[in-house]
Amino acid sequence: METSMDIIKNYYFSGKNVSLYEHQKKSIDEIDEGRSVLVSVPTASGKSLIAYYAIIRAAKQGLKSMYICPLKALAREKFDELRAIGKGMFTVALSVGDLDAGTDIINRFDVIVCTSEKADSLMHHNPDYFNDIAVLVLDEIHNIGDQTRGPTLEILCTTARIVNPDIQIIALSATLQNAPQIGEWLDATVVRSDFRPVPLKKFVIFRDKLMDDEFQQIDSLKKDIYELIRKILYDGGQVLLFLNTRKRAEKFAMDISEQMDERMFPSSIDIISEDGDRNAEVVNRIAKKGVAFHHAGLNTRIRTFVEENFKSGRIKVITSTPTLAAGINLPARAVIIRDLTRFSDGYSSYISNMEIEQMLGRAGRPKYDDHGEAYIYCPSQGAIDKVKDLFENGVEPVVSAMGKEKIVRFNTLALISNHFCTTLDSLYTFFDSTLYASQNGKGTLKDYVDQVTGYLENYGFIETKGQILKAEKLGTITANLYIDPETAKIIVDMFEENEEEMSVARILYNICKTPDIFTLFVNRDDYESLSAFFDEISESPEDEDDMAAGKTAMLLLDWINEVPIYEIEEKYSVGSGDIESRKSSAEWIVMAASRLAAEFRRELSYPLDVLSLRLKEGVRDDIMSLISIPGVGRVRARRLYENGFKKPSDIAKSTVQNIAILRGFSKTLAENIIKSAKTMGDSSE
DNA sequence: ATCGATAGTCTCTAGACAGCATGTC
DNA sequence: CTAGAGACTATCGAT
Repeated sequence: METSMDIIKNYYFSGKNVSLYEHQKKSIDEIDEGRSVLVSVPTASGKSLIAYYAIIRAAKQGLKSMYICPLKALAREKFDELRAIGKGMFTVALSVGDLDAGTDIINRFDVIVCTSEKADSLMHHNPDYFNDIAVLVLDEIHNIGDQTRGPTLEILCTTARIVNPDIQIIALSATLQNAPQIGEWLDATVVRSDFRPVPLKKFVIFRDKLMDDEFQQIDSLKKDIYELIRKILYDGGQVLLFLNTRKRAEKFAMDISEQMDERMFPSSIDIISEDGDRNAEVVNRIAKKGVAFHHAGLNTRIRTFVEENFKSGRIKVITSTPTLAAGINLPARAVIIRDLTRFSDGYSSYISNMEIEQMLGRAGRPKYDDHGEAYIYCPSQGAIDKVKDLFENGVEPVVSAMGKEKIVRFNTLALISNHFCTTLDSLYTFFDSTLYASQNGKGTLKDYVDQVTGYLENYGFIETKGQILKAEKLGTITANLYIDPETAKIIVDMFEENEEEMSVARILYNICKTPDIFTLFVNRDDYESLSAFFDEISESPEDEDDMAAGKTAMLLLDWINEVPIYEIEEKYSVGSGDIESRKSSAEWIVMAASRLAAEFRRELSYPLDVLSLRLKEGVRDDIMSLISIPGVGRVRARRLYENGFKKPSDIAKSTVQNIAILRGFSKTLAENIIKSAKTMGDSSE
């Protein structure tokens, strides 16, 4: 019979009897003993293999696994790999927010790959699902210390182990300073190693000097890092250059592309369609010279384009904001860290050693490079001190970020709503099992629990009957929608307003004031149009947050009024990626508002549904029925409408010729559209 | 009066997770 | 708190 190990070897090594690394062997031994493991090793040293082994082992016994990733893109990557490995042996499902997976997914598949929020959301409905899961993989578990999203992972681990004490946890991490502490909390055997399959050489650049990792000068760099980049490229390597702002990423990419010798690179790179997208235009231009930039202002399509062409070697240099540091696996021969500081919350500070390590971990392509090179640029003595600290002390300990009222509030409501905790005491006990309590002592979250239960009761999320805490309707809906209680409160407060006061603009403004919407940065140039907007909705902004919410609402309003993307980009100085992310979160919150309205202000539920759909598609409501035809987006729908095709039935009755003469419609497209239109009614959904 | 060099001052700043589906015209 | 680049403006002197 084929063993789990055979399967792994077949997949990774084409069946060859290659020996595993020590940390892999040790982890697999522990897994075979049924133990949980915490694997703390550098990037790209074969962590996934360990998790896959545990999953295959479980599958062979007919047991289910869940694989949790911090990012959707990573989940997709793991999903593809697991599906390939599991072919004919076990079924794999991908479950992330924008995919319609259904809550019974755990019953239907052997392996679920998901994000931590998705797993958490499932838990908001029913935490008992962990009883059906034998192996729980927590990828990149060092993220448990992340200020905003770490606690999700922490709650997940805590709940999973209470529900199912036998669950086997496979926690994979970058190098952890306090691995024993985290391991003890997880009751997992710690496997540590500093081994890197591709060795890493570290360098420091300071005042035209290139120094080794002991700060001894080994060369000089008269032309700054351009000279360095050229050298690496002529040597056949690729470069990832990390910067701290988008503007700088773009500027460096352009400057580098101007210095590139076109003869060095084949011009075989495919072009992406531009559609007036400013970023796409620039990327097309410089990608021909083997250079590109990467940041969250790029939409998914352009980002993928850059990533894929870098992987295939057609793009030689990417200048990037932190998007690529923790994202998909995209190694390069050389990594250059140009900026060690980052601005946030009103001041600038050095980024953590952990984050620097993440970027350094991108250096060296397994199987292609015999070593990786990392260059850290220091503009000041302060930066040198920072690097010295990194080299001497390594990464900071991972510390729980649970100790914040907002986070305890969100999770407390979920715990009450899903009946996991029904009394104050059970809440105390639950929070005493968190990493936070294991690091700060039992009872340290008690005050927060008292505060937030008070809040939740005050605003009608929960009720207390004697000792028993029970979620009210508002609380259950809020927890199931996975929105912040504060968000629900803002929405429900909005329901108090009169109908005539409630314009779409006002609704969007309120939505953008919720903590679940990530607002835009307000510039000086925005003041004028912002004050006009606030006049229009008869509001006066009280602080910068209000201004930011106003600006974001304005963008969304333009989006649903069919303002072309390039105009929105220009007007708000954003990229199409920013529009993409804002509209999808607004769509989600407005949908949530509709669900709340169904309970608390029924007549608003339908208009909010419509608004949510408009946000999804970026259209006015007169073409909503056209938009549901495959191949018809906001632009084509408007053109059809202007030419007299106001409903799908108008199209169904028409001929290919009549539609194909419109701009943007080929003959094939017209045929398909007519075919689809015939199968659908005229309802807007 | 106009231009321009220079120094001083102001402005700006990364990322990315989640859900629902009766409902009106 | 642990920033630094680039745009903008004031100032003053040369022509």
